[in-house]
Amino acid sequence: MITSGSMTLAARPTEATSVAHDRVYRDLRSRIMHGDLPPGQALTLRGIGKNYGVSMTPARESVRRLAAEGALTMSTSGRISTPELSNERIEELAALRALIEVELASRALPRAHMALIERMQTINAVIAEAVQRGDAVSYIRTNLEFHRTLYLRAQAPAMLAMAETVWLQMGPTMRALYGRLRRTEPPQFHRLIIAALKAGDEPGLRLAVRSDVTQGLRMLAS
Amino acid sequence: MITSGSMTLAARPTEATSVAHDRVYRDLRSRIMHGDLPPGQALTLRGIGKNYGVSMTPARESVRRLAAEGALTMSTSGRISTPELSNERIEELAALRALIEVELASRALPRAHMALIERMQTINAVIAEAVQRGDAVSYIRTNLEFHRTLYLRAQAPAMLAMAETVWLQMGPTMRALYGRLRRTEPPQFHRLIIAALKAGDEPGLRLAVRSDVTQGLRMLAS
DNA sequence: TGGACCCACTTGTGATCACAACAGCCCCCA
DNA sequence: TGGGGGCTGTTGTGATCACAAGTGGGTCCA
Repeated sequence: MITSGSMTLAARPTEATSVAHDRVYRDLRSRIMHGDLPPGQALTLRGIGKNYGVSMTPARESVRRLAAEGALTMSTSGRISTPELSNERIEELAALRALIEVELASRALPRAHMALIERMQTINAVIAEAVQRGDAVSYIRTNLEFHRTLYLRAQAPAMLAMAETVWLQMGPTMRALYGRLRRTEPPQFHRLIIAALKAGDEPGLRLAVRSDVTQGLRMLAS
Repeated sequence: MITSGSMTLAARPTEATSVAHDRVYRDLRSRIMHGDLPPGQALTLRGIGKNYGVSMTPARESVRRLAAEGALTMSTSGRISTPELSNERIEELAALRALIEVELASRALPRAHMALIERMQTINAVIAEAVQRGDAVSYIRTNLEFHRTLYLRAQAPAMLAMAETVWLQMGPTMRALYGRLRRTEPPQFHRLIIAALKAGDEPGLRLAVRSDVTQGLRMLAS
């Protein structure tokens, strides 16, 4: 059983849906995306229901929805668990991140004003703190917030949704990767992204984003 | 009730799941992707259940899963319908198709042997027949089969799944578009795709695929 | 001591029911 | 004749139950 913690995900104004299955879905999704759960973690409908104080029905709908997004896998007998990704799958998802996020960054560039860049610098400082604390969950969450802050400016909701789906699938594995490679410094390419944004340098931005989303992969391969 | 047709989707050995919600899901998904349902078509859980001879529970799970993939939308009060896409959304989805499918085609190119190209030519002939009959559903289905046949060679299941998710979201709208623009000849860019495959011309292939997936859009804009 | 079998329990699936909310429709009155 | 209010039927939500299938462990025999 995982402690729900103070999830304070930035800027989600419309929160109170009050619909049970949606509340369960959102919380589980956030936990999975941010690496709260390790790869291969088993879950049960009755367990989820008891955790959220609901019956099996909303738990089942949440799980079904998350499974459709690739955030959970279901064995042939229906057992639920977080995915354990093969190396090929990880590489493919990283390639997808590169494809989609480079495009999102490129579309966001003309709209990236100074206030946005400053916000990204602030987030980057929070990432540095998380790295120093060795806090994997906080690092992953803040890192994704850095990217999402930029991509929201692209005004491309379908593309952003695709990118988030990839993040969701990689969540548990990202946590495991983080624990393995033991970062000691904040991501270097974030500086390049910010510099390219300030300079209005589109090719440089594309390269920086591509490098950033595939950097962890190179460390894994070694 | 729509005839399942001879989908002969290459290599789907494990078909009979016999699980009710999965059977409903697959049939609904196929119908939506291939344009059997117009945009804005309303659906009800009890109606779906009656159609497939099941209770509301499997119907609800199928709908929830399809909604998660963007194949269905749910109003704030929970009403279910196929999506009605804005022009901006259509353009965005076409851009996503271009991004992902160009990459898939590029990855498939080194593995595209003559047998595959011949199969694609056969499919292309079927497309021509569907166009002459003015059969929108058959045209959409065969056209997607043409693309999927190529992309399966890319050995990139996550990317292919993303591409299919986009197809799914565009399904109902594709049907409406087809009815509006009244094709009289088979897609010209399919020839270019096949020619580029034969020549091993990677830049040419990328351009042909990009042109093919965005051609309908240009007609819409006029 | 090692392995195979068996049983009990856990777990997902599907059906059914009660309920609240919304939609559409009709009627009535100005 | 037009618009507002109320009502009925429809629809999604969540809980509960019966059931089948698979898992895991414990026991018994060789």
